[in-house]
Amino acid sequence: MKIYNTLTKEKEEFRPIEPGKVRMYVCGPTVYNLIHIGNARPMIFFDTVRRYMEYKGLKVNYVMNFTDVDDKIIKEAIEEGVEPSVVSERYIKECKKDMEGLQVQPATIHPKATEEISGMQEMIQTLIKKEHAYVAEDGTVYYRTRSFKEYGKLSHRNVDDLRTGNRALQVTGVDQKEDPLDFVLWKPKKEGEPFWKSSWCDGRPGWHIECSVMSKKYLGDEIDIHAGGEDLVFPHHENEIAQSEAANEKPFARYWMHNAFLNIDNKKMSKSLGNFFTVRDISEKYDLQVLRFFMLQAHYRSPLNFSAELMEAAKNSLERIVTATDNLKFLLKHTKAKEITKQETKEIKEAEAYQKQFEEAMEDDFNTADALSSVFELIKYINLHVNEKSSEEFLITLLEEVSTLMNICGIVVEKKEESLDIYVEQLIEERQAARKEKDFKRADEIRDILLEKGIVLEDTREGVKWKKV
RNA sequence: GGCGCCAUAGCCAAGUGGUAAGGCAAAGGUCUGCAACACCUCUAUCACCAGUUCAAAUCUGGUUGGCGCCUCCA
Repeated sequence: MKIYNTLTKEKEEFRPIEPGKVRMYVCGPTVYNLIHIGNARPMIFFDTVRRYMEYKGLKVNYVMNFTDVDDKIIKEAIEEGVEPSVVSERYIKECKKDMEGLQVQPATIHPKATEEISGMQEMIQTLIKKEHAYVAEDGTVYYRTRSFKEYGKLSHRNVDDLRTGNRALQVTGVDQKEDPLDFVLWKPKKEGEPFWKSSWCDGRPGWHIECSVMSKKYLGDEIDIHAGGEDLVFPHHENEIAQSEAANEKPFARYWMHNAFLNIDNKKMSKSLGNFFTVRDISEKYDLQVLRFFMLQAHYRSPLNFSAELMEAAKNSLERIVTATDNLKFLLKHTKAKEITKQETKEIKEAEAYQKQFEEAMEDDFNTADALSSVFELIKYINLHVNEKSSEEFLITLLEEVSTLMNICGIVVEKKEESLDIYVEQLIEERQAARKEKDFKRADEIRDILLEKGIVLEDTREGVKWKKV
């Protein structure tokens, strides 16, 4: 299994610290609003990584945090006239609902920043003691960036090249940093803001320290994989490395994975451009599995463009896989052949090649686009080799293969058993009778009636197939 | 200004040295009473220029175009 590591800029063979086990941390969202489709990309992709690893028998300890203390949450809370926790709790709940729709499995643990304050204070204290941090006059604690010799190793920047103008100074208003590159570990409260007591001042943690601490607490000083969107490389992840490695005196994460952005009509998604979509928006028009499928069709390190047309295309593509699966189940219900034939045994072997191809793609830095193409090849193979004479075992084996592969992608292709009400069943029977009598006018009439009810009929050799749309 | 990424058919998108996966859309065809599904057929020399090599979409240099980070934005 190879992983592209931002740290080394190379694909490396993945070797977990503890054989058979994976410690993985994914930076989660700040919960001040519904998550947008950009947030969904890392959630979907890294969940797929996790699923593949589990499929390969690795035990994954998967941590995704919720940042629930932050300027934007506070701003939202003030606007609504409620406590910040009301806002954050609400959007954590909504986020989990969206994750469910996207088939993103809950993490092993979802820590919240506000519940980890004491750990953060401890780490800050350690950094102060080791002279990697200092307390300013107003109680703000800063990280002494230049004290960490390897600063810049993740984003591959030279400390001296970093632009030093600095907005942070303007925001703070006071120049109390020793160096413009220093960043905040702890900041004093402002009127009306939530705060925690500390020896430096009543205040709250900076953003970067949260992840260092939550990662340490739930996964240990050294972890296998740390992941997130590419915008987090600098400064967020760079700062996490500086904090964790300075405090723990151990290498922090072995592999750093970053997904590229999702753009809308070739532009960065932003509220000001009016091209902002929440996952909830999409769910009103599509099954969220379509969004998931759409994202997995591209390589995670390439920017991905989103548009209505592309969603339609993704929907149709996925439909092809679902239809084939559906067809297998339909045949399974009608087949009388119990015994698998020699020919079928041979064909199953051939079909297994696609599973192997799928794995090879995933082994190569989780090339989901390539992996999905082998699923399509499998689908074609199935469509060509399956018919009403196929044996039960043959059908089941193929069905399982498709399900297994799609399950790694986090997509459920086997529809739930649905039933029709008696009235509809009677209509279908009536139509069959009409067809037998060659009364096609009546037959088509019935088909149209059902279509209006969202039921599509297909005539096959084995009988009528129906599906709800 | 600094650092970095990308450019493959109408659209999306794999492919990092040996002669272009897959999907969507369109067209023609087979099957079907029709439709749908499925199947078959058809669609590219990989932005441009120069170079390295027996051989390049794939390596090197340049040009053009697009994008990202350097702002607690995934």
